[in-house]
Amino acid sequence: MTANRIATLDDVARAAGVSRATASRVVTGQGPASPKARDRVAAAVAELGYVPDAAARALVTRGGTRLAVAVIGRTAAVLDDPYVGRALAAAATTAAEHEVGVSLHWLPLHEPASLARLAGSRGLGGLVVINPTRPALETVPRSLRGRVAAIGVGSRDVPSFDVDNRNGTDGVVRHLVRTGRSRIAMVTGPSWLPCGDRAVDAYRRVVRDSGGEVRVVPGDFTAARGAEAAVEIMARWPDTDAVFALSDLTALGVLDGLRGLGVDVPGDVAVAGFDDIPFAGLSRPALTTTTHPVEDIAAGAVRAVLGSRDISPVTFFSSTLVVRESA
Amino acid sequence: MTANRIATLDDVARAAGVSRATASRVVTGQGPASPKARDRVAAAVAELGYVPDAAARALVTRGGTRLAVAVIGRTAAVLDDPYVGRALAAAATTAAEHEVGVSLHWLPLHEPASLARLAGSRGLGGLVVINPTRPALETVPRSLRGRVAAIGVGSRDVPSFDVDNRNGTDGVVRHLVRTGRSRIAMVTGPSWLPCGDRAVDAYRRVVRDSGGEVRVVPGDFTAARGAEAAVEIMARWPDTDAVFALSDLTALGVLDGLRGLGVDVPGDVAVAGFDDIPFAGLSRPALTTTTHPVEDIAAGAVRAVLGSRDISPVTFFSSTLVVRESA
DNA sequence: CCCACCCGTGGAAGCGCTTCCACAGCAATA
DNA sequence: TATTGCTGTGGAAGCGCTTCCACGGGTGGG
Repeated sequence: MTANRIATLDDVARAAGVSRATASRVVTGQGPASPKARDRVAAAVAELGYVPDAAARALVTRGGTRLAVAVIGRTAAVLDDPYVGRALAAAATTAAEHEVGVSLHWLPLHEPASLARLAGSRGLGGLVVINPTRPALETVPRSLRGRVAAIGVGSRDVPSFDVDNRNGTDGVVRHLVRTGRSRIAMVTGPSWLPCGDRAVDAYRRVVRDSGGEVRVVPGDFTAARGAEAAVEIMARWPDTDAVFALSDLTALGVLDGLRGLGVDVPGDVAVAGFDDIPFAGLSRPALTTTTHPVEDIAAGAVRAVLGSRDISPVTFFSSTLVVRESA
Repeated sequence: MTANRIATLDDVARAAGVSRATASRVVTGQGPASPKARDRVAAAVAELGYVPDAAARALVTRGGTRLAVAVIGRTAAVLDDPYVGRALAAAATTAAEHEVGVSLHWLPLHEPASLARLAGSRGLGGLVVINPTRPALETVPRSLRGRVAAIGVGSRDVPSFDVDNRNGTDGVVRHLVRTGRSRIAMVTGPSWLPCGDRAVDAYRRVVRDSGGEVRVVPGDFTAARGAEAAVEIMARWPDTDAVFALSDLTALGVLDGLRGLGVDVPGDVAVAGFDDIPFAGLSRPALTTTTHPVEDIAAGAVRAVLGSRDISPVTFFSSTLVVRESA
């Protein structure tokens, strides 16, 4: 009981009357130890309230005990979306189940080399990037290759875990067609997020197959942009009878913009979103959308990074259509 | 270039032709170093892509290099609210500005001692608890006292950083009174979150002062509960002409419940929320609410924990009324 | 021209831990 | 009883880093 110092393994060993080596074996559960030694060390640990120092342990075991999670972007588009919070919760929880710590890094959108610094400590068992942009992904240091995964589709080099945009979009647009819409517009995601390309492809295909015209306007996943986009769309193609937005937030904005225009939803124009955020069911009309299994995606990414097997380039999670009032 | 090994300070020193001590001084910026040595070390660092090992550094500097952020609760009430995400973003960003790493811990609501384990590594510079419950806060180990802060009002023992619920509520309820409402009901937060008490107090005071009747029903910060609460309120006090919910999500639910009852908002009943979440402006009618400077709060908490001065028991951040359509 | 002084430097210790290795016991076999 | 084999143990090295301390070589003043 030397002062109020935090107990070290040496203290434990001394209190238990064994060597530090033995104490270490008991504490880690690795290596042989007699029942007697085991008991005495356990007692000493309990009495002293000993907790192993993670830094010291990491130093010698050379890591694997920590997982970095990086979120790219501090803009409203990222912050306003419940998506990131849910992903973080799932990632943290999954990592904890594997007894791995999580370090959080919230990086500005445009700052090359910001991910590079994460490789800093050798204690890093892996890296999971949420909202990955291609430039950001390119700064991931080579030393981490094989231990990196992206939540959302990123670059070719980094394995991605994402909702299947193509199938999801396909489902939504087909639903629109099926319910009699034939002049369907789409609001995409921001151009710096590569994840939208497949969605646009799917939209294009379905629209063309049904003999419709492709009407695409760029979005940025914000509600504000959705409202603008609605006005743009109706000005450019006044006969539009459905709008599909690749984000619920944007779809909600579209709803708002359409309302401002005096357009009836779903009477005149149907609106569909993507993600099924908690508010989707709360808007009037309630938003028709597609689920986004973020928790599963995040958990999958974490498990993949932590696992020992090679990670496949892309893992898609399927989403299901949620039909409410707006379409 | 010995194999693909990660460069250590020794490598840098050797490459720069100086001792490890000198290299360390240059890298950390502490202690004297000649311009020449500085240049050569910097060059070596750049060439080798050297990044200091956090574990090794923490081991010898005895911590302060890492901040733990813990979120309590994995329920929808926590996950659905953009609040937590914003707080995390701000906390991570602020910590990064101080060159401090952040470890994220997302703990189940009821698991005593879960916070205790965080004290594990001595490298811990502090702890910030988001969504603090009293029981959780009680498990914070003594070794961390003085380096802990709660985002949201928690226990008496842990300094709190929160929005000023009292003033905020006061402002909202006064607004309701001012606009002619006299039978005002309130939906509170969950009982396990102590932060709501001051709000209820404020509500009580204003209502009593204006000669009204206190009508309080319990909430849990979810939208679903808001819808239920609306029905409850209208059944119990049919002449209610305003409902104030301590959470926007709940207020949105109230809006929904009222709509189901055929009650006109704001014609028959005014509805006001709390927090000004992104979606608040998107509902119909748009929600009247009060801002919640989460970013400032989180940044304040992080700075306080990281700072050297004593933290005052409670720091309140003021919120401002946002009048939209619903009240 | 010599001494005191100071700046910059390298040697070495040590942070708390794991793990290799050698070795001491003891039981089982010859 | 002498040998083999095993299990459990302690000594010691070393992970990558910071920092104390002693020391060398420049500068300035006497």
